[in-house]
Amino acid sequence: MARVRAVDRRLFLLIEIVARRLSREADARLRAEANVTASQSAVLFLLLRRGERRLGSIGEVLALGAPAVTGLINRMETAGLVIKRKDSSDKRGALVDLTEAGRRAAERADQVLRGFNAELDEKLGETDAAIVYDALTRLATDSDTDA
Amino acid sequence: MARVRAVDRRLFLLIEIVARRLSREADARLRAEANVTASQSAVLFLLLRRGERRLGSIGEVLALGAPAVTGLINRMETAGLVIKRKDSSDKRGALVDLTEAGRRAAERADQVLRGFNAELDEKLGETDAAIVYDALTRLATDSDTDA
DNA sequence: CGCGATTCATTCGTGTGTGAAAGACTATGC
DNA sequence: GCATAGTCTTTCACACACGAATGAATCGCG
Repeated sequence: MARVRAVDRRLFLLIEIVARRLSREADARLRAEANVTASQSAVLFLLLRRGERRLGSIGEVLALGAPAVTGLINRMETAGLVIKRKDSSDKRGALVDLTEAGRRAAERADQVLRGFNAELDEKLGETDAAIVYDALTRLATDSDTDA
Repeated sequence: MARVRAVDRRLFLLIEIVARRLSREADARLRAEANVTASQSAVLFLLLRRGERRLGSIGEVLALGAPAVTGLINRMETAGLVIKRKDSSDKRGALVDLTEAGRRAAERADQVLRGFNAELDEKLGETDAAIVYDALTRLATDSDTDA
């Protein structure tokens, strides 16, 4: 049950619903197998592949506002996943980097999400997955650069 | 700036980012032009087209857990958008329906989101929009019935 | 140099979501 | 008929997001 055709042919509402469902599932798996949340895992991946970054840079990549990043990083620091230090070249800013525990968590989380995304790709089929990925990327970037 | 290619070729993370961006934009427009939030608008549409419903039914359609629905409806009741009454045929449940103000808000919100979704469709193009809509619908329903 | 504008992060108040547990009611099986 | 199991909503504690306002540091222009 819980057919979704539901609300309307309105893309925005559908994306919200899908995002909630996927988030719930991914979050549950990540908590169980890597002991991190879905939001935290996004930060972990970013730091793992691109190294130490400022808070603002994290928010830019993940489309998060400044207060959201502050809170997220604080919780992650409490959990021992990252360390935050003052940027000595610009004392307004702070730099965030992985701890060793954070690095290990990032690698576990990577495995979990790799599996999850493989399942999604399979459900969509290769062609559709590519189109969806492209289309969403367009939606994410457009509203940005049109200013 | 704020290129999104960023995080990874991980569909799940991309959907999260897009959902956040779209939500932020839609929410701002809905607040400004219809004086409701994005979450509230989803409930308004559901009630407008399908009439009085139980809390659980709302949660099922919108993929929300029971506590989320309780909170959402309570805030909407405080705002005068809906009324809640005991279901006399099953006193565990409660029924929610639009007030007159709620109906008017739903219609204004409908205009706003109609425009917003038209913009999205345009950005995607007709073909891709249809594929994306289909693919997301599949993602939303699958994880449901596989139990 | 110095003062105003800008930028980066934080705090505040609020809305929205979660899972777990409790409470109220209904349904079922003996 | 009555205990037990199931269903529906609420409450609780928490995570996560937002906009607006604040504080701290830097930039940039005169």
